[in-house]
Amino acid sequence: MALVNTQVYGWTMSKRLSESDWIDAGLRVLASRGFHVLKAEPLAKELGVSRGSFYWHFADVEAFHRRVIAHWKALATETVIAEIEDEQPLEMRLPALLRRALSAEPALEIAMRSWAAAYDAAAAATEEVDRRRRAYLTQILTECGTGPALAETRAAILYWTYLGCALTGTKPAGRQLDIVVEELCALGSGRISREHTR
Amino acid sequence: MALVNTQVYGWTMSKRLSESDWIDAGLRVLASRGFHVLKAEPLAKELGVSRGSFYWHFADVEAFHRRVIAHWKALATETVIAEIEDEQPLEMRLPALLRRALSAEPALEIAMRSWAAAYDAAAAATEEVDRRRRAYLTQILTECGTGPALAETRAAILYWTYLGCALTGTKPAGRQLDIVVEELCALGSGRISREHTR
DNA sequence: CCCGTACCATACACTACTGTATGGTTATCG
DNA sequence: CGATAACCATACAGTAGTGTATGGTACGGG
Repeated sequence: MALVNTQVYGWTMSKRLSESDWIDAGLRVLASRGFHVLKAEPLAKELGVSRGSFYWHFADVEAFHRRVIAHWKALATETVIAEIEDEQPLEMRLPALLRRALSAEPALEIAMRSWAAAYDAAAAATEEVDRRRRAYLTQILTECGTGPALAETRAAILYWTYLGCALTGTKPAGRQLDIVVEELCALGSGRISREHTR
Repeated sequence: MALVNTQVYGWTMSKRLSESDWIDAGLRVLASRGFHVLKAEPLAKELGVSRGSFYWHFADVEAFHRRVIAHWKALATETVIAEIEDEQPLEMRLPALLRRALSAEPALEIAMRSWAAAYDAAAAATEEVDRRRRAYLTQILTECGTGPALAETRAAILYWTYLGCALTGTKPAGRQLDIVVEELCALGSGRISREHTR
């Protein structure tokens, strides 16, 4: 029985699937329906093939999971960082990064954290991603002249703010986004007048 | 066959279980092992009884889930808010709340968000809790003299920061906690010198 | 053109749950 | 003390997934 032009997600998917087709589908489904769908049977149904294909490409679901996680780790850090580094002068990097992060689609981030609470390998990945992102934020702040210890604390605060925003499913836009970015840049660059503390 | 002194979690659990025993156990297990354990069979094993007890107290797992979620909603907001309102004078409420929230055990919060990504009823609960907490933060800020629109945005930022911190499993302490609270209070009370913006 | 490799379907035995039915045990109160 | 309500165990049939085995189909290179 030939597999011809199965309708998936509204676009036309033709023929046979490669390993990376499965992994890409894994990330899509992870973002849209959660990690409980990341199994051979429901994924195969989603893709309009049988589990035979799945088990040809992957030894078991665990192996598939590892591949999906590895792919996410790359997406979640280096691509964004490289983009900012290439396109932005030093003093614009913090606002540019915040703006980009805060207005990004949070679905994958949410799904990944959700998975991390239930699956050690995912937890390890998110921890690594957290470290990498915080390190980059710290780097920006120190390059802008903040002392290393304070830079690290402020980077943590900025990163937590991004994460909390993303994980509540919020995507600030327009004026709201402007204000948030401005307040966070003020905090990040230490434009806080400590003398006014009562 | 009598059920005598089954060892659970290291303490001695005796005899028969009430509905709230199951719900409490649900929250404990949710925090320690994740929502995938919130089912009749594994929970019964955890508690050292059979599913007979579970299905005596609850119509099905869905009903049990609803009870657990409702119980969490109360825990996650009103108890903390009431405590702060009772014990703290106006100008100490923001630092007291931040300090308490940031140094609280984040396991339940993490588990609940993880669940929310997979289960609509849990998502509705976290959204409601988010709203309630943000409203309280907004109230504190306005009571301290911030204009309503800005107060709402800053409350959002502060809340996101707390959430991000909790959901990375971080529990700042000591000097680190002091600095974070100080920086966030500065942001919250607007001790930010906007004029220095380049 | 046809053959081997790459890919897919199907059937099978297995596991971990679900919810229901039925009957057994324990606690309590009149 | 005895009856009733509250609680628990067990057995059953059902569902949704796992991984494996085995055979079938599609396609690019010699």
